[in-house]
Amino acid sequence: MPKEKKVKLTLKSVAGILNVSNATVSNAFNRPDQLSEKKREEILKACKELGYAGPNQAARSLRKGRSGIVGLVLSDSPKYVMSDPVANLFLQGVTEFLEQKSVNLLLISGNQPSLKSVVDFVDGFICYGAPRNTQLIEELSDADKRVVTVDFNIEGRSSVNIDNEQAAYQIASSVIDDAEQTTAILGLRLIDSKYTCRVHDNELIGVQHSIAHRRLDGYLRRINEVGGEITGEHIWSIPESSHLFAKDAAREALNSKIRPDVFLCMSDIIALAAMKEVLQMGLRVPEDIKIVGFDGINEGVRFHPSLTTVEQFSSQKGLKAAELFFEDSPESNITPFKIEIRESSQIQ
Amino acid sequence: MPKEKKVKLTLKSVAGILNVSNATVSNAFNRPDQLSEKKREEILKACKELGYAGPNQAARSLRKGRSGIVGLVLSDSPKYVMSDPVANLFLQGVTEFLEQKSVNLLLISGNQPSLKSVVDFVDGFICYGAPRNTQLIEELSDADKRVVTVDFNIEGRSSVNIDNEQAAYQIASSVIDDAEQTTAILGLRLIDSKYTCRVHDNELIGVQHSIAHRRLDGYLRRINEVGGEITGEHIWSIPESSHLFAKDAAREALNSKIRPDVFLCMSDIIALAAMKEVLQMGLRVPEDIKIVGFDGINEGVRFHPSLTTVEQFSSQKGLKAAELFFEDSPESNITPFKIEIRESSQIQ
DNA sequence: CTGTTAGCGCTTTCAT
DNA sequence: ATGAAAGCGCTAACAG
Repeated sequence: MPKEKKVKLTLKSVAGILNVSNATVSNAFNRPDQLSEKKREEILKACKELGYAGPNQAARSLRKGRSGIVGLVLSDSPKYVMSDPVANLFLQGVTEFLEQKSVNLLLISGNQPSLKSVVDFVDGFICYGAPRNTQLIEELSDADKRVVTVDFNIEGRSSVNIDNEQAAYQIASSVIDDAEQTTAILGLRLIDSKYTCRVHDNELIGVQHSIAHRRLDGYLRRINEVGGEITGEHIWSIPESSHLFAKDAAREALNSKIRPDVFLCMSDIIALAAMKEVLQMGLRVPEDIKIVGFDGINEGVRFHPSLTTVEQFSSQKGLKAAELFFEDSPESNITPFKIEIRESSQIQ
Repeated sequence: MPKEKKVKLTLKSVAGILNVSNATVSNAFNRPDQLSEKKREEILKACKELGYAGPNQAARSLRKGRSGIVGLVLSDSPKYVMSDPVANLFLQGVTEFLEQKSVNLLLISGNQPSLKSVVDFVDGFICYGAPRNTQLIEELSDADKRVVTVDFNIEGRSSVNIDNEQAAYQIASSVIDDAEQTTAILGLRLIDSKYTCRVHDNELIGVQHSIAHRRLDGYLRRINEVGGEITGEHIWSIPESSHLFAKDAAREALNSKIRPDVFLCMSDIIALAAMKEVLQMGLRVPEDIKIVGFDGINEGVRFHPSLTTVEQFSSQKGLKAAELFFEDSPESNITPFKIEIRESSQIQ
């Protein structure tokens, strides 16, 4: 009867049974060079028979200070992030790289009150987007661990970004060439509101951490360049990239006394929501209104009319972030983007 | 200068500095009832000033045997699973529940060679779909941890399933009512092949663990019921739920001497891929060929013609799985499904 | 209510 | 090449 699990199997107990010291068993598993090939085989075989699968990883990690787990800090709740196609692609990139490194991923909500509950379990963090709870940024900044940020920066840490200002400038340039055009900007979390609203003269939030403001800068640069004008009345702040919130903004814009003829949208989700509103009102895209998005999600290609956008190769960003995680010294990486001109902005 | 981090901050060192025993510091953080309110406040305040954020969680977990982390074992690589809309919804459900419980999720690939590297870090496992590496099933079965399986079963463990046989029977019943109909079944991993191929007379795999075989049973029950016939020549095995593999099967089926007029598909992804092939060949759905899927993904609603399918409420399954994880005794849960009749099967 | 102490299971010098 | 022993940082039982 091999079902004789009286004593708990630990390195020590196993060593006792085999009549060797625990260091020897440990070495058999971790440092083949420290003992004879023969003895090692013997021990490993005996362990297998006993049903001892190897050193307890939690204890080992306590001792060595490394766990083989990396924490992925999300900008928001995992539920929300997973449902977002762009974030999803990013995650795919990260996991692809990590799986190949045999490293596991611990998901961490950006709403979590603190990283304390997880920090001791992980070898470091990859952080996708500035976490909603900004206290986490402090913790990340102070932590004595490896950190890679994506779509925002922390001084002295590795980061992965696209050039948001330049991308926004270029996509805006593809639809704006005339001071007389009326532009509406459907922005993402430009001000600290839980609801969709116009920016007016309100204070912009988190300017230092925010890709949204870099994109806004790019849009405005183009508008200024052609001698156009835009005020806070034509800039909306949408609290999250969702159809629901976006359509409110689009509707407000479309019902303005001076109807916009260009929509610059800070995500494809927003752009598609806006497009639906426009079409539903019986207006034509791009003849009446030109619409451009940001991100490059698949749905934008399939939609009719297809969506002009900034393709930002999210899964590449994920790959890169994971790669930087294993780099020895901090490095700021700028990943490429590509302007995709499609039907929503181009009159045939 | 508060930047005097000479000594490493641990429970012990902090206790030393504060001139109390380490048990007292530990109690201040973990068991408020064990010391006076006043002393507790004092200690907590002093810790904050010192920059000691609280007990090391890794050490604590080693000692207590609980970490506040649950492992999510995926059926396949995280990359693949994330890209699947059904799995994605499931993950959303799981994470929603866990976040509210302040528990973190560790992602574990179903291709991983063993759970050994993670088992000591987690309080247990939720397992979504039979992992591709079947050795993991053994480990899950033997592990001295809480386990919840989804879409498959392990004896003595909690599980969440829909009634696949019944769902398949019902959806088949909605399109099959005549012995003369020619049915093609586009199945998911029915045999152990890396490529799309007909089942012929080959041995079916993993019958005991597989939802695919339960669905097949349901389809066949209906076909028999109306006096119809089907052989392995009209049953395909597709290695994963992807457009790429699915279209091969659809094409083979459509080019058969006797062209099917019903496609029973084991996922919506497969069904949509098949539908595209059918339409591309100039055939009409549902007039020439009726197509039904399985899962209930959003794309199926938006597609034209919209897809008849089994809605299986994936995110509810995720919620339920997470809920069962915290239950004291094992429980087999059968979650509801709903047959959604849409355009792809119904002649107006 | 507070302090002492023995581990949780392991790795790693340092001797032998 | 192998063994003894000191801790990684913490918690819980026990004694005071």
